[in-house]
Amino acid sequence: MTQSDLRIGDLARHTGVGVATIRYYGDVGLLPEAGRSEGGQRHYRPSHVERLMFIKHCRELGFSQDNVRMLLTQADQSDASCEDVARLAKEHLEAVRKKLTALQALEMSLEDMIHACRGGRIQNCRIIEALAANE
Amino acid sequence: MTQSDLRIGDLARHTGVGVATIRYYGDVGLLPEAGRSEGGQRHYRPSHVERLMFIKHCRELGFSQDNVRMLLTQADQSDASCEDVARLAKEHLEAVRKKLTALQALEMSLEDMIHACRGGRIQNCRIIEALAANE
DNA sequence: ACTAAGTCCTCGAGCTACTAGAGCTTCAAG
DNA sequence: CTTGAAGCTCTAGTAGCTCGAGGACTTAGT
Repeated sequence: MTQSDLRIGDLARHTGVGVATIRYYGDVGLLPEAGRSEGGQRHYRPSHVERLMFIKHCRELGFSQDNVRMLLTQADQSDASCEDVARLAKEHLEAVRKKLTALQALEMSLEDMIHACRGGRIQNCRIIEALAANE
Repeated sequence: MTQSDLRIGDLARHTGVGVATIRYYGDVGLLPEAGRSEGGQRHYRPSHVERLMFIKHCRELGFSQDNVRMLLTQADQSDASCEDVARLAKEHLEAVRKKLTALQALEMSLEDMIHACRGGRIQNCRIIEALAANE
């Protein structure tokens, strides 16, 4: 309970991560458990801020919770090789690229469908036709 | 129970939609409930095949269940205007494009990170640094 | 010391769209 | 009549939070 300790709301404001989410990260073990006041309220140390920011960045980049867990473990082993980290990042990039490709195909299909529609009644609607098509 | 009726496994094979998923679509009201044999097994009419294919196409295009529901309702009103359908499709396309943009940004960030990494130890790893950065 | 506002606590449920499994019944072929 | 495939229901699990109920704590002001 030093002066620099933060209550959960303060931590939320400092990091931009929601209060409920912070508690959730504690529950699932991403963020180390905070100390507690006599009344049971959490108080966080500056190290928690760092760690939470790290987690936030990872999530913003789309890493799964499991991957974040691994990245955190790695980050703590300062003289381990960064091989694993690089591999994880590359695998994730690959996954992102796959999603991109899929989404682009999807975009085109939608464009085609919408383009074909000239308005009018459902019975002549090209969009509905396209969706109903047997192939 | 006409001859053309299908059991759930047949329907699954015909449409490429899993058995469990078909039952699920029945439960949530996307697919009308099937008739039952005396023993309680579902038997589907040809109209179910059509409907299920429609649903499948919608899902492949990324429409949410709620949107599929609306599209199905619309598809049944053959002389309604297809305005709503077109609007739904356009909104969905917009959403897809937003996701694409976000994913592309993400792809670039990951590329940058990975590119910056020259191997070595965690304490010098650019990837970890990037993830830990306070901004 | 008392009060009121604001913040925090736990626990449980809900979201999307399925998917998997246990334990049991029905169906169709031989 | 037996056997094996396929069907049935019901429950729970997935990812990653998010929300709400009902209550406890903290702190500033009086």
